Amino acid sequence: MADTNDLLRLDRQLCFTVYAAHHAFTAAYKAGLEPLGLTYPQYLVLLVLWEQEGLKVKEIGKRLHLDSGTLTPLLKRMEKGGLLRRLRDAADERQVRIELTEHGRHLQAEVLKVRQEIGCALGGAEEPIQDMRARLEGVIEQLSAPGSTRSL
Amino acid sequence: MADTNDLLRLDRQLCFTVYAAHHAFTAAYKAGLEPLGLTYPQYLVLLVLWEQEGLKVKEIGKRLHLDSGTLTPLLKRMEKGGLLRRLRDAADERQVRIELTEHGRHLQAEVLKVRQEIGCALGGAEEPIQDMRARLEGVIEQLSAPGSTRSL
DNA sequence: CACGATTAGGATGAACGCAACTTATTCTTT
DNA sequence: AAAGAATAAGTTGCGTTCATCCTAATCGTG
Repeated sequence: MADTNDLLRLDRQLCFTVYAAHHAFTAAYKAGLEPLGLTYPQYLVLLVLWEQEGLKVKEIGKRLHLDSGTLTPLLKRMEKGGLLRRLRDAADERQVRIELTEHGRHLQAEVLKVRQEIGCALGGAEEPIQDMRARLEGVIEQLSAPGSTRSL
Repeated sequence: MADTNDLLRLDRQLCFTVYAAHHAFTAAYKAGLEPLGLTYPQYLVLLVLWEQEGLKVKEIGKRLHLDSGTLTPLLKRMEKGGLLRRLRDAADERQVRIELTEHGRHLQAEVLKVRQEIGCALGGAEEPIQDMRARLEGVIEQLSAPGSTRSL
């Protein structure tokens, strides 16, 4: 029988396990990223830019679910660190395009090593990892579905 | 064949999906918690204290994976908000015990409603949720295993 | 008892992350 | 062409989160 004590038990909350997993990933990546001068969110920005360079701030924000209030200072720090350049678009001066520097591009090889080591720590098997990832995607979708807004 | 582009693709990273899920949960809870004057980490602290009152700062930190640098200001804000009291332990004055106020205790009923609504948004079925939660626990364990530190 | 080590909590500084607001630019509609 | 709406980025303020350092209290050993 699920009473209040059961329903609110910390060790049964998916939301807390996700929160703890986020901490664990951040900590795990930190060891590899810090020597490269990168934070974890900066690593995510690089993942996006390695896939497609010259994106606008807005487009990066859409992929990472971050707004300009977070991205502007983050990108400025990365620019100061010599990873990328922020270029005001000539055709539409409201927009800022993000280009990687040579340094930013070459970091991909180093980061790949870090990523591989995390993969190994997880057991190396790609299939069960992707299976869980897909399920988590489903949770995100349900949490952000228009219907769930109503139910809140 | 998994080349660099595949391995570093954002939409294949479990770490990013976890990061995105954390955002989604925070946003989903926010709608319900804000009217109660709570943030999401404050909600987590209450979950801990509803299970066992009078815990020391250190003990709360152990359960939530947070250190004193995070908890001290967070608990002070909650004290200011009338949710709890911080009491220096008489027997060992290094320690601070956290007691809930009446208000903090009575919030449990309100929070339970919020938690139920999130549960409904996820489909309501408890079993597959707990299954995924258990798998994520496994990931956390592997990420924080002593062996993985070596491999990083 | 005294000295050093350990422990708990607090203070500070840097980096996210979000909400709310501002500014500059572009688009729309008349 | 001009007024107003919409859009992109930036700014500010608050709350977390961590690393690092600091202080006070307690413990352990001689």
